[in-house]
Amino acid sequence: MVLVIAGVNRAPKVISGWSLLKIAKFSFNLAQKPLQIILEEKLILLLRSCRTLKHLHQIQGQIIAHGLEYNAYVAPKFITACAGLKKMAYARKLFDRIPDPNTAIWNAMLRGYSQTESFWEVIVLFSQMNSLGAFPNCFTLPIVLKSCGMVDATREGEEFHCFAIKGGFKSNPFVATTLIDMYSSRGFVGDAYKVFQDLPERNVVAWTSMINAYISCHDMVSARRLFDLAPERDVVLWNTIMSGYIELGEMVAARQLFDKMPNRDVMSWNTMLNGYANNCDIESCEKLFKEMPERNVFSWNGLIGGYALNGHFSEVLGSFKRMLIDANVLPNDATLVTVLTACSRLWALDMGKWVHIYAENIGYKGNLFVGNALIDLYAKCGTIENAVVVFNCISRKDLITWNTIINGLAVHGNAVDALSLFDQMKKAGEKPDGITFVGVLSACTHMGLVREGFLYFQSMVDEYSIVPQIEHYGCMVDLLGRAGLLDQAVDFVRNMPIKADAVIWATILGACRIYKNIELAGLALQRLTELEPNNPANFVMLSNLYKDLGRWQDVARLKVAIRDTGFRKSPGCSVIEVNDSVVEFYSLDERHPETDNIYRALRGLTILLRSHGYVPDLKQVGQGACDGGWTTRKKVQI
DNA sequence: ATAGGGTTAG
Repeated sequence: MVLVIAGVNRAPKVISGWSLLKIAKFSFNLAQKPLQIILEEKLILLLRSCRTLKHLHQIQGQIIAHGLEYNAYVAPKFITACAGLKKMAYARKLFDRIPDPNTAIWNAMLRGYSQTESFWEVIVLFSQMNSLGAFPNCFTLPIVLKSCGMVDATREGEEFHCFAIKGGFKSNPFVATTLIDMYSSRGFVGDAYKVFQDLPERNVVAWTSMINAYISCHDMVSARRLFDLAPERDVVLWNTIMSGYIELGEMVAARQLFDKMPNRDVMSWNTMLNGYANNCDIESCEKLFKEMPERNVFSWNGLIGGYALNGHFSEVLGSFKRMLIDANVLPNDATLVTVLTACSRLWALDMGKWVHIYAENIGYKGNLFVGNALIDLYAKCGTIENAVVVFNCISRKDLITWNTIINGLAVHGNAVDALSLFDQMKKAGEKPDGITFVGVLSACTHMGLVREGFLYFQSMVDEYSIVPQIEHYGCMVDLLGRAGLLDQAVDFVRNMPIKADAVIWATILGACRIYKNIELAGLALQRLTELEPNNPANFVMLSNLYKDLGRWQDVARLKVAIRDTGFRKSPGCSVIEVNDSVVEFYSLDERHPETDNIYRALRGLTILLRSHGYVPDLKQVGQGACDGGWTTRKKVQI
C-alpha cells in the first residue's frame, strides 16, 4: 500500500506502509494519551520554571497529591529544581525514600551535588550507587570524574577510570574528555596523554582538553606542537592556545595568534584585552578596547580591571559610568567589586554608596563578593557602622568577609567587637589565616592587651600552624611599643627570626615619640637610615620628637642633614570627593581654578570652628606614621 | 541530562 500526501508548496511525499503504521500508532497515542502522562508533563514544566522555594513546596504538594513522588520522570526534575535552589539536603530527603531509583534519578542527584560544589558527596554517592548494583550510564561518569578533578580524589578518580574501561565507556567522547581534564587538573599530564592517545576518534574538544593540560603545567612547547597537529581548529581552540601564551606573559606570541585567527569571537577579543590588562599594558588595552567590534560585560570588566590593576582608580569610575550610560551594559558582581574597590581607594564614599544602592537594585543584595567589597569600602571610608550592617546581611560568609570586618573594626579602634567577632568566626567553623591575626593583634594593640596579644600570637602558631610573617612581628612590636614597653619591644626585634624592616623601626620610632625616649629613637633612626637612606620621612619623625622636647637646635641640625641627603620628602596628598568625581590636592595647593573661592571658604570655616572653641591639636597630625597601617604595610607620609 | 574558553575580595 502506498499513500501520497500532498503538502503545501512541497513535492508530494511518498510514505511507506511501515511509516504509516508509526503515524497510526502516534495518532492513537495522541487520542488516548493517558491522564498520567499529561500530569507528568505538566508537573515537569512547572518544576522547570520553579525559581523560589515557596513555589517548589507548592509544586511538591501537587506531586504528592497525585501520587507521583517517586515517578521516574518527575522525581529527577524535582531533584534538579532543588539543586537550582541550592537545597540538596531537601532533595536527598526525597531520594532516600525512593525504593528503587532509576539511573536518571541517580544522575540528577549526582549532577545536583556537582552543581552545588559538593564534590565529595558526588564521589560518595557514586560509590554507593555501585555497591547497590545500580547501573551508571554514559551520562553518569562525566559528572563523577569532574568531581574527582575538583577535589583531591586521585585514588577514587583512578578507580572510576577502571570502572569506565570495564563498562565500555572509555571511548565515549564525553567520558574521555573529562578523564583528560581530571588528570590534568591534578597535575598528571602523562595520564591525561595516555587517555588522549588511546582515543580511537578524537574530536576538537578532546584536542582542546589535551592542549589545556599542557598549558596548565606551563609546557607551551608541547601545547603548541599539538595545536599545530590538530586536524581541526575552532575558535575555542584558538582562544585556548592564545590564553596559554598570555598566562606566561608572552604577549607578542599571543598577539601573533590573535592576528592569525581565521575568525574571532567576543571571547577572543576579551582574552587579548585581559591579557594586556593583566600584563600592565594599559595603552594596548585601551587601543584594543576601542577596536572591538562588539563589547559585553566581560570586555568592560577587562578595561576596568586593567585600570584598577594599574592604580588608575579615577579611570575605573569614569569607564564604569560610560558602561552604564553610553553602552547600557549591565554590570555583574565582578564589575561591582572592582568599582567598589576603586571607590574605597579614592575614599569616594558617596559614589560607593550610590554603587551600593545600584547593586541592590539589580539583585546583588547579600552577594558574597559584592558584600565583601562593601565592607571594605565602608571600613576604609570611616563609616564602620555601615560595614557592620553589610556584614550582617551576608548569609554565607567566607574567610575574607570575616577578615575584612575584623580588620576594619580593629583599625577603627573597636577592639572589643573585633575580638568578639573573632570568637564568632571560630564558632562558625571558619579557619583564621595570617590576615585574621593581623586584625586580632592590632585590636589587642588598641586596647593595650599585651598579655592577650601574646596569647593570640602563640595560638596562631600552635593551634593554626600559621608561620608568623613580618607584619605579625610588626604588630607585636607595635603592641609593646604603644604599651610603653620600649625595651621589651627592642628585645623582641632582636630575637625575631626574621630581619626587621623599615616599618618595624618606624613603629619603634613612633613609640619613642609617644614616650619621649630619645635614646632608643636614635637607635631606631640609625636602623631606618641603613634600610632606607633616601626616605626623608624618617628624619621628619625624629625632628618631630625633638620639637616635642623643645630641642630646637637638634631640629635645626636635622634640617641640614635632611637637605644634605639631597632628597625631598614627597608632599602628602589628599583627595576629596566633589560631586561625582575625585579631586586631589596638596598642602597650600593653588592649582585648582577655584583656588580663591576655596581658600575663602576655608578661612570662613576656620573662624567658625574657633568661635565654637575648637583648638586644633597639631601634635596628633602625623601620629599615623607609627600606626604604620599594618593592614596595608604602607608607611603614612607625614 | 553529560565534555573544552575570561574577570571579581582582605
